[in-house]
Amino acid sequence: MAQDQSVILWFRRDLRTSDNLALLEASKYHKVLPIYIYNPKDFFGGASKWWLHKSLESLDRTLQGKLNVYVGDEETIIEDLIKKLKCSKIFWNKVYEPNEEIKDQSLLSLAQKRSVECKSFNSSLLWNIEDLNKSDGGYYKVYTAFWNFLRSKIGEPRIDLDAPKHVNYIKDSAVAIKDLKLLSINKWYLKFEKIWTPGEMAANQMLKKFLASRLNGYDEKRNYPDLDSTSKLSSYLHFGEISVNKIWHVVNESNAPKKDKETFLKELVWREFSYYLLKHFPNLSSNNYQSKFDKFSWKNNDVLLKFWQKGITGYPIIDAGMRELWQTGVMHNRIRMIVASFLVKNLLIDWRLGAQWFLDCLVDADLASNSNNWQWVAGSGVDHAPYFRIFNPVLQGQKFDSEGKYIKKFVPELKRLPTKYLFAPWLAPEAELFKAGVVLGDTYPKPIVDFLITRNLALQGYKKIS
DNA sequence: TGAAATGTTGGGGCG
DNA sequence: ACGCCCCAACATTTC
Repeated sequence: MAQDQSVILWFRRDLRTSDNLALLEASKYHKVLPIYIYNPKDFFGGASKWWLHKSLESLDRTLQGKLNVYVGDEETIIEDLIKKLKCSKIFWNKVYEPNEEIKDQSLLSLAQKRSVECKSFNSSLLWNIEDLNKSDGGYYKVYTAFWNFLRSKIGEPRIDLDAPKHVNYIKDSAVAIKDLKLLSINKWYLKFEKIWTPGEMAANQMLKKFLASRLNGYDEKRNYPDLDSTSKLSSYLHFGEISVNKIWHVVNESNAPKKDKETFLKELVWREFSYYLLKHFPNLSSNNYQSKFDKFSWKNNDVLLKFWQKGITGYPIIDAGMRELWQTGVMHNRIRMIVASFLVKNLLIDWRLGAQWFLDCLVDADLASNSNNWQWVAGSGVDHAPYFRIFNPVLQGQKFDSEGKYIKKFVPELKRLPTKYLFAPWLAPEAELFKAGVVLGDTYPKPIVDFLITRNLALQGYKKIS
């Protein structure tokens, strides 16, 4: 059974031991060299780097300190390892992103040159997205059709597997995790440490908590940002600290109401759909899917962009969202839609600038989901929101944060303002503002743009390109 | 996974 | 009692 040879297990976006197909394959061999390679040429946002740092530390503990970490170019490092340790096989789980697939290709040709066997697996998506074509050979461009196809024609996702019991990990002279310099010097990340615990064990605990207390009523409650009703699994999923197949099956088998389960499973499939679209349109992060949007004349304005990024737009629900992002590394899903709509359709700023900011600030920054969702909001995407769907930040606040709890949490300078005026402070009577200690333009900004005017500008702009 | 503009209806105030 | 007007409240259409 076990053969006396070293195999390389290349950890990538699969920082876990359970349901890790590459690890299961590697565990059939006598000596396993587990490696992680940090390539500074890859784009990583500041928040993601912090998460990755913590996640690698966690994985290293799980592997009893045997995780080998390197910095640099993957092909060079692996070639050196093959020579140095006489490895005969390399196993990894695929990362379904264009840049990462290029690495696979170069590794495959290196392996051929060196007569090393390579095996790669899918441990990050529910299905093999290569196989999900329409009967006419094309690919699905409408989410609902994709979902219906999966539910009617494709079976349940594969059952998740346990971690192998005994693996003989070996240690090479690699660098220390802190030498990857993933943590920013200004310690911006410190605030995350009180909120998040990256790693496989924490991921499983989060899933348990979600099942125990948040899945019930998920369908309705997930819309309200002050309710703590979302799964909070996105970062764990991004880094592969938990298996999406495992999440699927435990949710499916739980005794929560069917509606709640289905709504959540649909969210997992949105993630799947994003990867699927990225596969078919590798420029999803940089190019408009609808090329007519190439002609849209964005009014990219650095000052307005800064106000948006800092959460000082004068629209409380927007500012609360942007500050939540900065302080916690995540933003409630509904608020993401509202702030994105505002950037694109009221500030008339290119969605790519918003997407970039999100990638930098989100601990769950994910190229596929982020790009797909931004294009969805902008209207340039595949199964996109209609261009005329423009969120009114005042109405959205009243509807989904009716008591103003979310706004007051992240925009504390407004916390004494009566709820009635909280969503549009510029309409509050002077006396009320005074009582609440709010001085518009001083303690809290006046709106940086007029919603109705900019809404109409956006509509005109969209009309021009359609 | 909107919102605003426009259209329609029906009850109540009022001459 | 009747018609007229006003305007919520709701429905439809338009962006």
